[in-house]
Amino acid sequence: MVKIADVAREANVSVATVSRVLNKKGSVRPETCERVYKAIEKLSFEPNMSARNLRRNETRVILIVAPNITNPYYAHILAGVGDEARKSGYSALIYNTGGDEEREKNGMDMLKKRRADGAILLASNLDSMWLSEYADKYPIVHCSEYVKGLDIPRVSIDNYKATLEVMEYIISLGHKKIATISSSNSYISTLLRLKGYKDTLERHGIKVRKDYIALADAEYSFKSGKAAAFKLLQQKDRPTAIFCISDTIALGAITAAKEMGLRVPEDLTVTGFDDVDYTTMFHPYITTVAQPCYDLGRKSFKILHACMNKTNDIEKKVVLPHKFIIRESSAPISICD
Amino acid sequence: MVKIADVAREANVSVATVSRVLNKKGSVRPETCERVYKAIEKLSFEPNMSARNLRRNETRVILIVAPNITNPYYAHILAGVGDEARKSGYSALIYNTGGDEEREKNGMDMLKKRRADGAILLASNLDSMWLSEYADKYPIVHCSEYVKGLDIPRVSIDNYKATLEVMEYIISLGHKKIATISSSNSYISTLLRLKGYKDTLERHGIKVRKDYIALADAEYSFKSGKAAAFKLLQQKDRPTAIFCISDTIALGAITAAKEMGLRVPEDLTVTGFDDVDYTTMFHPYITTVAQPCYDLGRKSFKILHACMNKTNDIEKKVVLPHKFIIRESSAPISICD
DNA sequence: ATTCGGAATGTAATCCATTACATTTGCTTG
DNA sequence: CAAGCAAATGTAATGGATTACATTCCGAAT
Repeated sequence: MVKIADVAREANVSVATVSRVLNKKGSVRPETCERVYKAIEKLSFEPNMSARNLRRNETRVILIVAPNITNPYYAHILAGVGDEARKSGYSALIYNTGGDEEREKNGMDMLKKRRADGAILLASNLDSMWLSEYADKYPIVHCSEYVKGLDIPRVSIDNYKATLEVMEYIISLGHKKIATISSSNSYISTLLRLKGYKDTLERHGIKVRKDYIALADAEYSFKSGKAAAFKLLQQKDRPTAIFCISDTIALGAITAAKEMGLRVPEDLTVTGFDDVDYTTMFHPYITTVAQPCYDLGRKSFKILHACMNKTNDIEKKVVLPHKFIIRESSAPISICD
Repeated sequence: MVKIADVAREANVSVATVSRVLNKKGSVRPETCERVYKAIEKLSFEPNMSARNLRRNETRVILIVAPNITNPYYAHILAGVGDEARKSGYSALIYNTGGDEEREKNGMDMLKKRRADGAILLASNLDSMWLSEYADKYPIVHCSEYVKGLDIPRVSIDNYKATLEVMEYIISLGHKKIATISSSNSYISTLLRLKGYKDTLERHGIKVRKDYIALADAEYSFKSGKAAAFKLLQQKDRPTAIFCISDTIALGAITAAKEMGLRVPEDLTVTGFDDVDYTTMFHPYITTVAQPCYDLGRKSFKILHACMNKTNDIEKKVVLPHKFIIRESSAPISICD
């Protein structure tokens, strides 16, 4: 293991000088500098990060706590965080929780142990008050989901407003019997989307029916979406439109509808949310709300970076623009209905 | 920052004893042990990893070098590596290369800098001989792709054999005009799948036609798969079956076929590869080769772990079983043809 | 009672880069 | 030419956990 002392000996200078060259701090004569570089090159020296981290009390590593990196939605955010982090010389440690809060806490202990300088949380439950304890001591940023009432910086889209747009659109198509497939998880986005659904119906004088609200599982799985859709569509007074809170669920709904002999969008309008890759991989292309996942990730890192550097003006609430995209899975209610 | 000395003072013992308790090494009287635990609890002490890493000359971090974590195939492997690593007390640093070899090298420098103890490479080009330089010095494992001729442990399926199975099946359906959509990348799997395609045709006395071999882009994008399929299908003497080297490409091919008014599988048989999530999210469900992604990841970590511990009997070539799954996108050649 | 041995605990060196502080070098200026 | 000052470089302390080696303690054996 080549260390700084070896380089110093080789270059005939002191370790301090080598360090100065390494960090471009303090003044060093150009020729000395050159000698040091030569020595570094010759011995192919690479500074030991553990030693540097110990001394500097930082790791240049950030932690990303995600429930499931297999989900393309999270994967895209991850990619954004990772790319932005790399640009600033940071590496990303990924901690997959599988939605388990206990594992989420274990992940956060990485901060205590100084394995990472800060964390980006991708999917905290809206009532995870225990987070405040960590937030007081370490730089933390919420991305996409967040805990209400905690003073932790967050980046997300406006889920409520996006839902209003979708719902207004569905209603403008003439639909009155509008169902929703929500989820059993406790994310703020789930809550806001459900609220947006209910509020729009009420504003239009349409009664919110309990039997028009179905739940998919916490991970928005295709299977559970399909099952929820079956439940909704098998009722005697079946809905003509389903507002799904994720694309995978929408996909499940479309599949369920097809298997029941219903055509989408002719017999049933289905909308999704997030706009993951496969919304346009087959017909009908899904009408959905596109989230700027990659940018959510990038912005989250930028804010975390600011927090870690103790910059003063830290943005506490960043809302990135979404995009409502009308495609093929939605259509005016058919006249024969 | 609470350190080991503070705990020692609080518990009225020396730092050595605290360390012994922490690492369960050496003998400590139970009651002393208890006192130390109490002190740790009281001060809520967490060992500083940088210091520990420096002393132990290890990081308990592994590096995963992936071309694109957004691709569900890689994401599943990642999940497997991550879960298995966590079980052994390791964390996973993810380095996204975007397929850029330069970035792959930068990633590997994490090893030199002691930021990670070992690395799992998910997508090395088959001719990346420069890797041997690293492999000599650091624990490295190849997962899914590998470099021919290098003595680096690897985990993968038998791409050649799997391809033979698919091809034999397609031929058994009566197809003679069989095309393939390969990729412009330089992965060993791409090579083997193409070779499997050609070899099977030849064994059956079917000439390999250049105009039946199309190329998708390096990332197997849906778009490029669709474009390649268009090219194949617009020929006067169009193929009746397409062997695609990835599911995304198969999806593109199916979409292209549909847009041209061809039915799958009645007019065209399409097969995929990998069995990612969305192969059964819509009809026709894709006939494909299922790879045990999660287990490929887990096994890769296990081997890396063995390497890092300098265990003697390290498995150099692990081949995990694949599964050929016949679904809806393939069918006997129609009689009217 | 004395000695021996192992368990229990302590002291101090070590890992390596950074940096405060000290020293030297070299130039400018009166 | 000496003083003064800045630039250049060096010395040694520092960060926190681990661990080789040293010491103390206590019971068993003689």
